[in-house]
Amino acid sequence: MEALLQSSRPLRADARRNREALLAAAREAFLTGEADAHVEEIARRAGVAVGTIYRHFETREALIEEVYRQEVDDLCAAPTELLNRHAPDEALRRFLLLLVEHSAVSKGMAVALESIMATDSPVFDDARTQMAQALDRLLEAGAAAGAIRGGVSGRTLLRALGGICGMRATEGWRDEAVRITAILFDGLRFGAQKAG
Amino acid sequence: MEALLQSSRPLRADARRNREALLAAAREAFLTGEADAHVEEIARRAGVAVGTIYRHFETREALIEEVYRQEVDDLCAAPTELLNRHAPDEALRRFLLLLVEHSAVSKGMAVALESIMATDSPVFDDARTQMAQALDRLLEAGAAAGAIRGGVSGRTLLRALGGICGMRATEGWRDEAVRITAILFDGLRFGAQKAG
Amino acid sequence: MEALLQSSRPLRADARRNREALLAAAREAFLTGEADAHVEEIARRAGVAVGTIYRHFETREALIEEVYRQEVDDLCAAPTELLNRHAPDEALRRFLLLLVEHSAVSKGMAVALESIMATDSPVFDDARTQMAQALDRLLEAGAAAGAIRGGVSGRTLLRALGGICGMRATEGWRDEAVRITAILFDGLRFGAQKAG
Amino acid sequence: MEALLQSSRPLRADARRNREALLAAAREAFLTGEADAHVEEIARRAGVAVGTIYRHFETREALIEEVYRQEVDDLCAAPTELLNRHAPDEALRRFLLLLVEHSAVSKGMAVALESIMATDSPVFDDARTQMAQALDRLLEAGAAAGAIRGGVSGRTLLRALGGICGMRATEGWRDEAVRITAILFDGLRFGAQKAG
DNA sequence: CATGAATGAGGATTCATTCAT
DNA sequence: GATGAATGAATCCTCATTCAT
Repeated sequence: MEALLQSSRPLRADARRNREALLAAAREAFLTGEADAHVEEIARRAGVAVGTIYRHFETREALIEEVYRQEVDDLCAAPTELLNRHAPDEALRRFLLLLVEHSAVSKGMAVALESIMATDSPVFDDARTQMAQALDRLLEAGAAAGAIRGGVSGRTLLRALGGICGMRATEGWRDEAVRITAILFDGLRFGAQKAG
Repeated sequence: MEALLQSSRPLRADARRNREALLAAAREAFLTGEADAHVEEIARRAGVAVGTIYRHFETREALIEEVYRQEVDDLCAAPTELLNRHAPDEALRRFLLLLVEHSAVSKGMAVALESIMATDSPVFDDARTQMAQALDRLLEAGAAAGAIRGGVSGRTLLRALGGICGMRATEGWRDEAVRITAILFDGLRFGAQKAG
Repeated sequence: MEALLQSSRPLRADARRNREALLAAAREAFLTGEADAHVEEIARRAGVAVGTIYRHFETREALIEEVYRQEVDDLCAAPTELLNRHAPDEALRRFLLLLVEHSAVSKGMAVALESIMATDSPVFDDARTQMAQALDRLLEAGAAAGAIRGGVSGRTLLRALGGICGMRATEGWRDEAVRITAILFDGLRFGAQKAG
Repeated sequence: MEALLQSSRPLRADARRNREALLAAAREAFLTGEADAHVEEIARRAGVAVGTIYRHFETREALIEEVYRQEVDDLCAAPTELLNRHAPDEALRRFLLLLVEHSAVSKGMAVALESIMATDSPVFDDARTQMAQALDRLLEAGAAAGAIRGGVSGRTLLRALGGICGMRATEGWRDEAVRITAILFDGLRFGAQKAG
């Protein structure tokens, strides 16, 4: 009934191992394309039984959510870094490409981005908010510097990116994704130029 | 096994009424957010029994497909019209806005666009192809006129639009959708200016 | 609710035609191997609608029963004829072979014989009784003439024949069926010789 | 999807109990005459939920097949034994009677034999092949010893036996079945005498 | 009389979740 | 803590039969 309280006390070594194995297996399962992988399948891949999933995660959805949250955590470290090293518009450009490249490398990431960005599922609320805030930071910095058109929210941009990053199935995907991302970026600069 | 031969002879009045009611109910069901509405539920909404669904549509998926096909048919009449009345780039701009406005008015259309554009589900293959071709026509005309950047396929643009049009849940959606669509359009023109 | 009272008054010409067409279609459907052909399918083959089936036959089973009864009627004319022309044992031998040959020629007949003989389904009660009586007549005549072992009922022999005649699917069926029928017949004579 | 790996490790005690209960319930269900007993019904009889059937058996048909396979396994141990103790023709005679007696004792066995022998259903392919081979062994041994007429396949004989063993519904079944089995056997010997 | 659209009670199967071992 | 067997609601689809047109 009550799933493991992660904060209360540190997990025993084997329990932690199981938790990690489950997350890895779930990531793997989604990466293989089965965003609707069954719990039995995920448990099997992790080398545990289904019961163990329910010891670590409230429900199947909670497991999925955690997988996606971790992916997003990794990505959302980037903007701060990029803003330290580059001009705001360049930082934005690089972040957009980063998302595309990650999607190109990892189908799991692509599915994650699509799910997070292009849906309203409450399962991904946290991840979505985090991503939107990361983009907001970049957009606002760019707008403040007069390099990027203002008036576009991270959430909105996210939508478009979700559509783009979800494309991975089609032939020649990567190039097209890079191209349309560049178009979006040009559009964002174009507006600023007009305004300025 | 083989459902209703639509071509053989016109449906009886009551049969047509039921068919329309089913399509309306299905549209309604998807509109209410249940893209995975159950056949029983759709039948109930249409005021018929499940068997009637299967008299009119091969499978549940065939019904869904038909709903989406109708929405798309309506939209895809537009490009030809627009190209007759406007310069290619203006026709493209108007078509992009048309998609957004339709999504603003009809949640069903928004869901349809998202499903058609942002997935690879074979269920929507026909609808997707039709939409991609509509955009291709506009993009090619624009590129031929030197007003639009070349090298972007309708399919790719569709992806981004799918993400955008699916946004309807959030507050202030319409304005943001119009804005980012404008950004995309600007990006497409921007490239052409560069090239030219 | 009440199906056509066949005796009350003669059918209109077109009604009779429909009834015949339905029986022919049903025979054809079973002959094609689908002993479980659906009513829609049978109606389609007969060039009528399902409603017409229910005007002529109480239920689907009643239609099947009638088909089988007709097949059996044809066969059961034979014993009388054979007993007029041949010695009782020869008449029996010929009748057994007649069943096999009919099954070889008509898959419908084979299915009919199997259904009638090798099951206890009340649907075929009448047909079964008729066949059993036909065999009884031959067996009794043979036993009375001292040429055939007594103590075997037509119903029992029918069972074995049903199994044999149902074999038509396998390769080289006809020869094996003829052979084992001959064995059965030899067994019936063999017993008589022993007894005599 | 893949049911229970029987080989991997022995079932837990309760699981084995359920598996046995399911097989017993299925046997019972068929015995009651419902060869088409529903999964819900079988589950109910076994005191489990439907899901448990699908944990143990791939499909409904797989369960049926297993029931029949077990019956056949029991029977097919006999021929080897009989050939060790008796002359080939006597072994054959006893095996034929064994089938009849088993059918007399167990309606389940009778139905099993009828299903296996008198149909071509792929569900019973394995069982049928096994039975046919058992008979082939006896027939060939008998033919080699000059005691039994050659040229009859086990498969063919099986058909006739299926018809006979399926008869259990009628009054005085057992005696008639024994008698006609004897006739078949006499026929098989009769041929050999002729040939020799 | 004929049509064929509609009915709706099944029936097989799936899978997230629970809980006895 | 872990196991994995059991649960059972949910879901799609079939098809004999009825009845409005």
